[in-house]
Amino acid sequence: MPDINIKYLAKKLKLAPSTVSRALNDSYEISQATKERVRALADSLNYHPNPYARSLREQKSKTIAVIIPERINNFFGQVIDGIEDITQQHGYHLLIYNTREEVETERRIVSYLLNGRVDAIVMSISGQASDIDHLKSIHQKGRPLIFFDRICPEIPTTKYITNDYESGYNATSHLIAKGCRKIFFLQLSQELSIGKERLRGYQEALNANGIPFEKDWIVPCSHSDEENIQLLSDILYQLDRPDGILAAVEKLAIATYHAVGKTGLNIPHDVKLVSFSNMKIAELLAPPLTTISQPAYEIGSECAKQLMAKLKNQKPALEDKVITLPSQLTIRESSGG
Amino acid sequence: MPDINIKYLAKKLKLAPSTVSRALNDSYEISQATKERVRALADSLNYHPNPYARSLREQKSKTIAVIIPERINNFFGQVIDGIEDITQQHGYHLLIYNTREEVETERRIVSYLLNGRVDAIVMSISGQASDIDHLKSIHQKGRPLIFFDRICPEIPTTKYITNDYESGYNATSHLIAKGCRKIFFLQLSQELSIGKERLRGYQEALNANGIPFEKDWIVPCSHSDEENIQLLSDILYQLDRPDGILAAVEKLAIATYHAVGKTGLNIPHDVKLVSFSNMKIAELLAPPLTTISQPAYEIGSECAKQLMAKLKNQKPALEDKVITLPSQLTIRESSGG
DNA sequence: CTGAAAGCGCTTACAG
DNA sequence: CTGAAAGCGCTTACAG
Repeated sequence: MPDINIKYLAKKLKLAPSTVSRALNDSYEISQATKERVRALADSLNYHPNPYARSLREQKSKTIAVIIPERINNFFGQVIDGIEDITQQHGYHLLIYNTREEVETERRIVSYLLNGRVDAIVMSISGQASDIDHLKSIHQKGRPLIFFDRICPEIPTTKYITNDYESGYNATSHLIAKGCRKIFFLQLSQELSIGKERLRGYQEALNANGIPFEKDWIVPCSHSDEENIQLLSDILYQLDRPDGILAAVEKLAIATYHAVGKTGLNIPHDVKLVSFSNMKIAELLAPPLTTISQPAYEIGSECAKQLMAKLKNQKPALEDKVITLPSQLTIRESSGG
Repeated sequence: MPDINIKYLAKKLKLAPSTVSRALNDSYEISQATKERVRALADSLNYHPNPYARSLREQKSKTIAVIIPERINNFFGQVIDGIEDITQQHGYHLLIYNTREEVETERRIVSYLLNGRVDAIVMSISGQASDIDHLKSIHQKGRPLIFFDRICPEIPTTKYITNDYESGYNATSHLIAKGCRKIFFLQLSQELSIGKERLRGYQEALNANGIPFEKDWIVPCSHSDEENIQLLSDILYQLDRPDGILAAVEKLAIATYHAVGKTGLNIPHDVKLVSFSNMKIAELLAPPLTTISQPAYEIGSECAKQLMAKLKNQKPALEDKVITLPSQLTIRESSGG
């Protein structure tokens, strides 16, 4: 069986390729009768147009890149589900990349995308991303770029975030209300803007409650679970160990459970724990985890809606604005119920 | 700034486009001096070749589709990480699709991929997939197709699975050894071949232990967590409730925890639980969950290695063979420790 | 070692 | 309503 293309269909139908193309695209210029003949043959031969020929010709690919720093993570999975639900309705495809929190990987991925491979990029930056020239270059090339959650404030485009300052503040206030006085803030090392807002909320809450903040209450963790568990159990073995922990990232809460287990301490009796987390099974943990969960699916679908609307324009331009969606604090036993 | 392409570079350098192309592709035909001139200009202008022009011309896209039935699922996330780690080394891109267990969605996605959009497809079929014509058409078109975990036995191609029969057998034997006599098997409704092997192992183990199998011990669940929790709590409220549960899918174990919680029963005292699951935090649940975990990352990376090797050939053909990797039973408290 | 030409499979102004 | 032609940005046989 020869490969089927428009030329082949045209020959079979004794029509010009241009007519076939227009018929398939339901052009108003083509008679109903011709359209039907063309479609009938195309269907019977199971013809599908070559997407790359079309992309090349139309200078758009109907493809969007999604770049995330971690794949095994409920938050990012839910965001992508939200994106996909919208984009698939518009016939868009999703190229998904995991940077594994490595800025070098992020840079490499971005370099693949500067050349028209995708019509837009939706991303959450890696925890290492201090040098952002590669991100600027996307924007300079005029390629639509939306950030979510871990945003790059320096680049003037649309960003979707959650109310991190407020969430950090409320979570910390909650721990204080439960009697904590020595509250450790766990974050990924070198985390960027988003981590900073959570941290700022935390510090403000300490301040508002008259608790003097100490520098080493901020614990920069690594991307290795083993290292984090070791680090945290070392901290918990200390005499002046924390009585409360706020984890800025889900994986650090999990490391805390493991570390607490190792040291023989008890959550919430010895140390109370709150974490930013989109785990669905937070309530099944021993003990159930108090979480700040982000509206991940909505973030994804809102991003995608915005993008779909913009991409209809000839020259899609994303406004420089920040859209904030609210997270939710769900109090469970890990913080004293 | 004009769009930069080979023609533009050629004009600037007073060379032919063909020479520029060859220089950029490091062709042996081009002098070192010319290569350096070309690369210098390309780099300085931040030139990246148009992937769609290249795809069209070379009739290959350096893109692979991965189709999964569920995104918020540790197993599939780990498989994709495994695939990505290999494919990115070879410069391949990943188009990822979630069928949400819907065969209609699966069919639609497959129809997008029949036209050269991807060089190969790696997939785990949806739980509803009884009609497989759309899958056959991929294979008939000669497009390389690899199945993993949830395979389609009727299609002669390479498949990666785990030792599901054995795992089902061992898990059931373990429950029996722990004193269970009325063991329910939870599966997604209409689940295909893979579920069948797990089921077969389960039934064989009952048989080998002289436990008469009853038909309604097989519980077909839905894709709705709420419905499943309701169904399971109804079952657990019965007088002749099960004393052991084997969940073929992670989400059904989670539904079981919720249902047990609702009914006021206790795991493992009243009912013992084992589940196929790749949750990293199985040991942090209350109580810790006995799991059969699959080597997900390896499945992904092995699939991808196979594919990368095959795609180097002009006419890549995947042998009809099944590769079985071993799962691991990890006994924890939920099954009596 | 370099260049001119053809062609991958589409779409769309232009012509009739 | 239909067709001939050009062109999207590449690569590669063919020529020299």
